[in-house]
Order: sequence, then C-alpha cells, then structure tokens
Amino acid sequence: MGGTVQAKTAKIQDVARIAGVSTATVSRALSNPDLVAESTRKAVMDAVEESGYRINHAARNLRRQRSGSILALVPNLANPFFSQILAGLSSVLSPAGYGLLIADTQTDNNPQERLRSYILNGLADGIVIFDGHLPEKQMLPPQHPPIVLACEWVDFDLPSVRVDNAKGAQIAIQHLYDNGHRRIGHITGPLGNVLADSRLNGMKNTLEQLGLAVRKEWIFNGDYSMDSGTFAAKQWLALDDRPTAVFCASDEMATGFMGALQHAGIDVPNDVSVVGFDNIEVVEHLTPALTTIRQPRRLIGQHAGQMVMNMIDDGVMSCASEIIPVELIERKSVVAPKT
Amino acid sequence: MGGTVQAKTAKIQDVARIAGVSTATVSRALSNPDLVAESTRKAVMDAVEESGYRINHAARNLRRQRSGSILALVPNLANPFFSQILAGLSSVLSPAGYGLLIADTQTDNNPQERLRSYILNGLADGIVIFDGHLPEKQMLPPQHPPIVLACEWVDFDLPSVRVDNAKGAQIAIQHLYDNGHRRIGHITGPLGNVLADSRLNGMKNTLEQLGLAVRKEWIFNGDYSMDSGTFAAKQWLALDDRPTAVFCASDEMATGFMGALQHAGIDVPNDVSVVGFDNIEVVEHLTPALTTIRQPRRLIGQHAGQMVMNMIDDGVMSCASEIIPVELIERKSVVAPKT
DNA sequence: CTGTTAGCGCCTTCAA
DNA sequence: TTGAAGGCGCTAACAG
Repeated sequence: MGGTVQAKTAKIQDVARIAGVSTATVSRALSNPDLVAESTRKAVMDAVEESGYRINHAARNLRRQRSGSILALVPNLANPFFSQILAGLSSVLSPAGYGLLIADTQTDNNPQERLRSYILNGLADGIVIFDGHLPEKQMLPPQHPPIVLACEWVDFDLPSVRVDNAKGAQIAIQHLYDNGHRRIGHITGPLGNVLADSRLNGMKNTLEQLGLAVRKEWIFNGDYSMDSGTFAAKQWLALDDRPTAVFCASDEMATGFMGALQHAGIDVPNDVSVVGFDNIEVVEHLTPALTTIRQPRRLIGQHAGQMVMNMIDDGVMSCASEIIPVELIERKSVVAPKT
Repeated sequence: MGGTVQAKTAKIQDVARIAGVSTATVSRALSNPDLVAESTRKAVMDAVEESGYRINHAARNLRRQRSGSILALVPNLANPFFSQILAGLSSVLSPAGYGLLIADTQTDNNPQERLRSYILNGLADGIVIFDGHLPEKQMLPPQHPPIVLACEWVDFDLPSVRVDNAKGAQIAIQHLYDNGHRRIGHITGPLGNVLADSRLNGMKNTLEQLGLAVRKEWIFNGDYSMDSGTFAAKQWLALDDRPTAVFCASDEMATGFMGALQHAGIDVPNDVSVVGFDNIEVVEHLTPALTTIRQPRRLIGQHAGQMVMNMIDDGVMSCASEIIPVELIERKSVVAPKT
C-alpha cells in the first residue's frame, strides 16, 4: 500500500493567494476562462506558472462526480486485432481530455462479475465493450454509465457500432463468383458470435442467390485465430471433393490457412483461391498478397469513442447505432479455378 | 438478497446506519478487516450487501493521495507489437487492483510536454514508458512517481526492463554462419534507437569475431515497419553483389522484405536466407516460416508491471533493471547459400 | 465579474 | 475495539 512520492504540490489555494484572488476565481479561470475578466485571468495564469500548479484530478473528480476516463473492455488484449481499434479510440478520447482505461476481460475467470463491478464502480464515465461473450442482459444494473458495444456482440439492446458483416461476406462471395468459382467454402468465426454468424449467413444467402450449393463439408469451424486456419487447412486437405475457393471470416484464419496449405505443397491461389476479412496489416505482404474485405478498425474505435462521449455530454443512455461500411481489397490470392 | 437497487448509490454512511456502526468502522471493516470484531465485520458485510454499496474511488483516491492506476505510455498503440506486452502488463496490474491507463504518445505533436504533464498530473501512481523517443533527461521533474522504462530506450538512468538485443543479434548471425553464410546483410531499426543500435552492433561485432566483412551497402536502414522491409528489398534487388542472407531487426521488416522479394520473383530462402527478430505470431505461418529471435513480449509487460508496483509499495524511486533473455526459433527461412 | 460557503465520499488520527 | 471529527483539493450555488 505505499503512497506515491509527491512533492508538496501547489493547491488551488496557493494559486489564489499568489494571484490575490479567491479559489473560486482560480477554478473558474482554469475551467471557464470566459467567466473571468481578462486581467484576473492573466494574474491567475501567472500564479499558476509561478507555483507550478497542476490540477488534482482526484479532487476534481470527487467534486464533479465523474472520473474523467472511459473504460474499454477487451476480450483479449494480446490479440493484435484490437491495436488499431484502441488507437482509434485513444485518438478521439485523448484530445477530449478523457483517459483511456483498459481492462482485459480474459484475465480472470469471472468476467461477468468483473464487468458488473466495472460498471457499478463508477471507475469510468463511459464504457466501450469489445467482448461479445461478456454480458447477459440481466447483468446490467438499472443504473449504469453510457455503454457502447463495438464489434462482436450478442444481440443486445445497447447502442453499437459495427461493421456490415453480411455485406462483406456478400462482396467476397460475389468476387469469387465473378472469377469463375462455383465451389466455395468458408471458415467461420466462433459459433454464436453474431459477427461470425452474419458473415456465415451473408455467405449462405449470397450462395443461394447465385444458385450455388451450400455444402456442409465445406464449412469449417474456426475461432478467428491463425491456428484455427491451420486446422481448417488440414480438413481441406483431407477432402476428396474440394472447394476451389475459401472465404475466411478473418484474415488471421486466412493466413493460417494459406500458410498450412503452402507448407503442405499446395499452390495458392492456383489450387485454391482465398479471401480474408479485416485487412490486417500483414496480409498485404503475404505471398500471394491476400485479397480481403477491409474493415476500418481505426474508424470503429473512433466512432465508438465519439458515441460514448456524446452520450456522456447529452446525459443520455442511448443513441443511434452505426454501421460501418466495408470494401473489397483485390490482391493476388484469387484467380480463376483450374478447369 | 432481493433488495431494490437504489437509484442513488449507497455511501459509506448508509452502510454505517444499516449496520448500526460508525462510518469509521465500516471503512475499517472494508480495508482492514483485522481491526474490527468478527461480529461487527459480519454486520457490516451484510449491510454492504443490502445497500449495494460500492466504494467511491474518487473519494478514496483523494483521501489517500493516490490514483489507483498505472499509466502506460506507448509510442503507437496501433502497432500490434505492443498488444502482447500490454496484455502482460494488464495481467499483473489487474489482480493487484490497479487500473491500466494507456496513452498513445503519438497522438499529438508535443509528446515531451505531454509526458511531463502525465508525470506531474498525478494521474497515475506509476508509469511504464515504452517510447524511446520520448524523454530528455532534463524533462524529468525532480519529483515524480515511479517510472519503469521498457524496451526501446535512449540511455537513461531509470530502472528498465529490456531484452538482450546484442545477444539476439549474435545468435542470429552465428546461426547464419553455421549454415554456411559468409555474406550477411542487415536491416536496421530506426537509427538512434538503442535497441536498434544494440542489434546492429551485436551483428557487427559477431561478424568481426567471425572474421567476416561488414559491408556498408549491405546495411539497410529501416524503422521496424513492414514497409521499410519492402523498401530494403528494393535496395537488395538493385545490388550487383548481393548478400546471401539478411538479418532483420524486426519480424515486421522481415515480413515486408520477404514479401517484396517473393513478389519480385525471388526465391526465399534459396536465393536469400532471412532471420527476423521478435517472433510475432504471424511469422510462423509465412511461407517460408520465418526463423527468428524470440522476444518474450508478454513477460516484458509482466516484469515492467511488477517493477512499478514494487517501487510503489516500497516508496522508492529506483530498483534493479532486468535483462530478459532471447532465443533462436529455427524454421524454414534459412538454408545454405547457393554456391 | 468575484468571493463565500458548503460539501463531494472517504480515511485516519485521537480519544474513549 | 469503536466513535467523533477533521479534512484531502476542488467546484458550484448563491450572494454581492
């Protein structure tokens, strides 16, 4: 429990004394400059300078009944998928004066209770949740700070920002179709994850619209990880009757899939075409460079951040959800199937 | 249970009233259970349960003169390199009751002043800095919370946790040598970065010890990014007299390097062998799978976190630095050179 | 435009 | 072992 070693830092009273005004005036000069006369404002600023005054956030927060920070709940901080999103989040929060508090919901085995305590604790003025496994509707206390759901979410009545997953899947399948593929497989995200489901359904629907079969043995279960892509490759290799193209619900899986295939001597894209999802940085440097559906992750973070801040400012608990568009990035992993 | 949740959150006074004790006793029962009688302790706990009391951190922090969180300063949150490190950090901080505050030092153009304000603001009880560009010695205020330097650091007299970079470089070069390579190139990290310099120097020294030439035109300047690896590939391609192997100061650069080479029709590893540094997740799935120097990033985060916490507990401003060992991960990107 | 005043919710001596 | 009481540093009425 030791304490922080801090110098006897100047308080607002010291500034007031030096500037020859009241503490209230100092406070105003600092947070509402418009409310004080130009001359006193300057006197205060000089006094601040002279005393080296820095605001004490704990005191301000107590008084204002807020915490000055936004909490991001991430399912697995180690997953690089989130780095861009967090960067986006940080980029809007920081200029607005909010701190970014990050918690990894996987670090302990009772995330539900943990979420609850985070929400109740008043640690944050707003929360952005990236973990779709987390909440059960009934867990949400009646009284809670603004919450925004980002990405992987189970159906839930809270403002959210997500990507148009079904559309992405549709674009991917259509692209494969346009390149002549009629036998198309899929590596799914974790079952039960809405986002994964959207991609899967988007794929199935498009296939049907194109009059193509949805073959059960061509749907490989994955969990977004590279390893699950590797595993899918093993299944693909074991097939007698193989699809000529595979649409992967994440770039990581596509990477693992292609890698394992190549290590087994398969020629990508000539033996199989592959389309990914996300456009993570690395896939452009793969051989073949991966054709994928771009998901603007930084933007997701920015929008989510903006949404919570707006909710906080407006003192409301809900706002319109947002759908962020996706686009096809054509590279080298798709060619016409061999005849 | 079954109590209605209050609209207004319960304060310590409410608990005291319900339990029939004083607020002091409640406070003690909560933070120093040993100091109160078993019976009253239980009464307090029941009252807490009944009222749905949750501690108000702002108030506690103000009173205790601490913030309850640790600040991580990251040069670029979008860089996936940090995700594992942050996960490690979070995994030790969270159980200890600390919040993890993250700031991206690249989001504005005056990081120096920003760092200063972070340090002075008392926002955090301790700071972990990952940004080697950041601090100038004289910027450090005389009085500041415990700080730990992690990774990329300019020479500086503060406790640090880093990896044995020179050793890593040595291992890499030796491995290439053992495979028959005598013409070895290097892609550096950003110049002036100690970590990059250590790797470069480790490489040069090893080369000399082995009696090999250090050829200036075989040292390509990079900045750790994949794009800089791509750029180095262009330079390699333009060379009349090419090295048969290249040691890259980061896996990202190795990835960009190999990718660009392959896109240009070069056969890796038969035309050039490549060794990386870091062992980021993806490189195992590349074709060829990348031989690299493993850097235990999660561990770095954990150690850094542990170090700040120890310093906070002990009320000291310094402690022994740590060097984390590295190891060679052999995969497929190194073969004997063509004769 | 500025000062006075009264807490925000908690912890922690000091007494009992 | 427990209670009483005084702030921690700041802000937001409410006067002036």
